[in-house]
Amino acid sequence: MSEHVRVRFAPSPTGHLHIGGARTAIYNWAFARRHGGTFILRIEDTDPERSTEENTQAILRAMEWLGLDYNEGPVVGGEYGPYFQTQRFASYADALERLKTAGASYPCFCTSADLEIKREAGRIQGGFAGYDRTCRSIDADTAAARIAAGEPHVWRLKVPEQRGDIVFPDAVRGEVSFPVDAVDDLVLVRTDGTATYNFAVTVDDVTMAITHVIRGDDHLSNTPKQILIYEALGEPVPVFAHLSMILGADGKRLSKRHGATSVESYRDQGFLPEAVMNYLALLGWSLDGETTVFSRETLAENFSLDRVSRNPAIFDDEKLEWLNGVYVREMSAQTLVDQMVPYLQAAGFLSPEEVSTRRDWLLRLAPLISERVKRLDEVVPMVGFLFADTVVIEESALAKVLGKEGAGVALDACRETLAGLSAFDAATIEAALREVPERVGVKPKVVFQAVRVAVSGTTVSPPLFEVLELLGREQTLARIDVARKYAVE
RNA sequence: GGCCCGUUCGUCUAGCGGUUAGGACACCGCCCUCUCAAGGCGGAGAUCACGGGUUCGAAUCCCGUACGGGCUACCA
Repeated sequence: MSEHVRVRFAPSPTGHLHIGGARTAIYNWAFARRHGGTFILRIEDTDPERSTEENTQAILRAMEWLGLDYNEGPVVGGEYGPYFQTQRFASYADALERLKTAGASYPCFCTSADLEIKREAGRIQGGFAGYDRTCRSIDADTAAARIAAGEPHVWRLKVPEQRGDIVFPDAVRGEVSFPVDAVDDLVLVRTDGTATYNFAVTVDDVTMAITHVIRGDDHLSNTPKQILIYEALGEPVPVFAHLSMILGADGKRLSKRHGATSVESYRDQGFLPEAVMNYLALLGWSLDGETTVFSRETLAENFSLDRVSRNPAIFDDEKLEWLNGVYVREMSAQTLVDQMVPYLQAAGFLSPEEVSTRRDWLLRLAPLISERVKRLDEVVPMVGFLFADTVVIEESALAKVLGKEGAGVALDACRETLAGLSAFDAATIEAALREVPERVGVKPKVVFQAVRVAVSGTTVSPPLFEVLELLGREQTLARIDVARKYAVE
């Protein structure tokens, strides 16, 4: 690629950044980075009904969280701004003027009601449901007079009659072709003077010198219309690349019905940006068919459109969770503590002061949970017992463990052993407790499970000896005393 | 209705004329083990949507059919 690559991600702030949009953003970002190009963020806020400032802010936050840094866009600015569509109206008016003088656009005075009837008629006959080009034949003087008289009108694109089929190479789909006569004399500018979507995007892409348009599959059918606009404007047509949809587990297009699909909701559930990025990159693109875990740097160095898959992909939460677990395990204790603290605080386990005063303690906790957690929010139920004053013993644990023969003597022996220890660290605890089973003649499994249940209330917990150390002697002994009452001899 | 796109294990994918159709998640079993994980080893799972061609040979190329999706707005 000899030209300087300029790509853009153009979300509309009618909602939060969702998973599908994020993947489009990632591919654009990766493509730009791979080619040393420019990645642009443009906010398509021309739908006043549904666009909100809050959504714009949420999109910017999500982009930042994912680490999708853009070279041009809101906040950072750039030479091709502004980066909000609502601030680019002048360029649409300008482009319309160019089309008018080139004779590539004409005013249309048909009313919505007229059009509705024409559409129906066309559909019944040949299947063509486009505009029948009635107003094309109005001569220039008449049109000018009617406009001067204040008659409401739109401006349509005059699709060239001599034009052959519209064929373009799609970077992911290969050659795509549309018959010209399937393209309407589409409306460029509405009665109220605002630009329609297809007109606005292509003018924006032209004026921002976009070289590659990487976007969702749903725009594939819009592409011939846009190509015609580029041609009418006499501007070079960019390379198009259409990405297939992301579907929910039911094979239907991913939507709110599938639960939380916004990027920020994944963040809140304790997914890491690296994992989300990796997973989304993998959902429709492959490095080599073998590698599933790779860094954003690897993605940026190796991304290519010809390895993007053409078929729609079903979003698999389980694989994302697995991948997130991979990244959690790779984290240092320091990082993991930073990451899990917000969840512990939200659960009321830690006061703001304790975040720093108990830092060392948290650093000892981190390695115990790192290989047991997939989502960060899982730490809350996993370690809750460490922060509680008393423990509620699960009913099933009561029967399965404390009800077992030997549980009582085992607890007695452990209590006594632990009480007499000179130090209360995991290694010392382990060495001492390892001798208990043989001494009291109870299976190791029964002994350790009894202590685990006493201390955590459940049959599942992080490694026992480390847990006792973190709990401290006083709490450990107190909990054993309570559990002892429920244990059989 | 018309036009366009898609179809390889349950899921994500590799494959780009000759492979025992490979990998990953999930699943099952074994090992490790104080529980759960993590890890190691192994297993099951794909008549490559279907039907025709082309070819010595097709998951790979061509044509149909079916199914799914998109566009067909003075929405984006």
